[in-house]
Amino acid sequence: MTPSDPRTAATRRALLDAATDALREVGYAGASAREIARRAGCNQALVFYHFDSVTGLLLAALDDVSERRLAEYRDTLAGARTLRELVDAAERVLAEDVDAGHVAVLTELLVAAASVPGLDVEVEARLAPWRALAQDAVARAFELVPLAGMVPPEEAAHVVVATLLGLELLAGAGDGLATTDRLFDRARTVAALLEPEPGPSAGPDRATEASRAPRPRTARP
Amino acid sequence: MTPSDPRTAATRRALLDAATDALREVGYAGASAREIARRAGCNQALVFYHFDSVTGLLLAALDDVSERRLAEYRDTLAGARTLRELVDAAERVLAEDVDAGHVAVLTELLVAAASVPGLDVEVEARLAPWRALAQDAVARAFELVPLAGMVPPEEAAHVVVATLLGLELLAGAGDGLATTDRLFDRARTVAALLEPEPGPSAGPDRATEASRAPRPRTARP
DNA sequence: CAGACTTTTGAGCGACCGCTTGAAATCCCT
DNA sequence: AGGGATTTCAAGCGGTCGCTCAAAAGTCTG
Repeated sequence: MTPSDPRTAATRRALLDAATDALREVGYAGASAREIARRAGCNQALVFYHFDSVTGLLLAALDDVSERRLAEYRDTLAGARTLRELVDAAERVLAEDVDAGHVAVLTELLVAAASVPGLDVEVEARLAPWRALAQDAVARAFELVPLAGMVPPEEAAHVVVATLLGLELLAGAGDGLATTDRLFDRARTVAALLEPEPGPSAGPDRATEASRAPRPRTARP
Repeated sequence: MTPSDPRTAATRRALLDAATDALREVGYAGASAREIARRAGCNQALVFYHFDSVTGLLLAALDDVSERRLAEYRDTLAGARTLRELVDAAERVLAEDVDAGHVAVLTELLVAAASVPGLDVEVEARLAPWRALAQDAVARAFELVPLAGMVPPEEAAHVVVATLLGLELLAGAGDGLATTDRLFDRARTVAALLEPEPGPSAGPDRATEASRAPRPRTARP
């Protein structure tokens, strides 16, 4: 065979897809070279021939997923001209990735990076563009909010929360306990967007409160 | 030796502590019987003699941690009479557990439960009392908030966010992507507590806005 | 001290791991 | 068709895994 043989590329692709599926379905610990090769329908030695190591294959799968999705995310977010468009577009693209298992690959590697020596720096480097994208999405949301006076506050919160969820997913794994302050800051931001221009001393106004931000009714005897 | 020999109990305790440490320091994948026994300073066969299996030891370690802490959490939360007390007590106890690595044990098992067949139901059963405790804490916070008119809104948010963080930690691992709606609901709750009685149509009041909930200034050309 | 009982130990079994190797299979080029 | 480069494969190496087992070592009862 030759490097330009389409069957060679097909093998690499089969291994990448099998690695993605394995990572999603049986986790990092279960994604062994033999298991991935079995799913790809080829010999396990090909993992090492094409990707040097199992870790190399898994990181290549992460690269593959990233490259296929980053551009679409960027276009989708940049193209939004209203908050409604941003909400819809972000949720649509995110839903695609959840269905395709891309997010599972990411989280699986994030979890593994926390305990596999040396893997953390590799994963960190590959997360940088995602972090930048998420920051851009937040900035874009903040840019659109003042222009969207006709959008209900719930919509504004929805997009911000959805963005924060992605940001949290990408940034938070492994050090959840250190994020109290960060989460607090974000909660205030969400609140600011829910109530963009509240009264200064804010006297009671129970007539409208219930329909806007109902207080939970958790019973406690 | 005999069952009442204090040295037998010491062995069990050493194994439990070693399992906790290993789970925290080298993760689930690294917490093998040989590794735990090495840390405990005994033979690896004792893991199986005393706990039947490695998984059994790890779950026993979780039980051990839970039983040692649940009572203290319950007393601490139930004893709080003001929001300030609830904030301080919750943070103090949580900080203890973080230092002791109890939270790491929990999250490590939660992560493992997502990919180790059969482990999920075992972990789930052991999480039930923690979930109930977290729900109680939320209910207690909501109960105290209306009584705490003199407490700054930041304090109210702080306790709620800290509680939500714990709730998220206990409930969220493994299905992060399914929590958009839940997170949204909670963000609205936090917002409601930050701004308990906002103005209805809320005309602009830029004099006070900046000092209360500053809008992020993320640059975007 | 002898025997019953529990705890601890070291050796070992089969299975799977990441990875290597040498040879076979396949394709391109002349 | 034949030579050379590349891709694929079966087999195997050293290692760790969970777990078992027979025997040693300890403690208690007679």
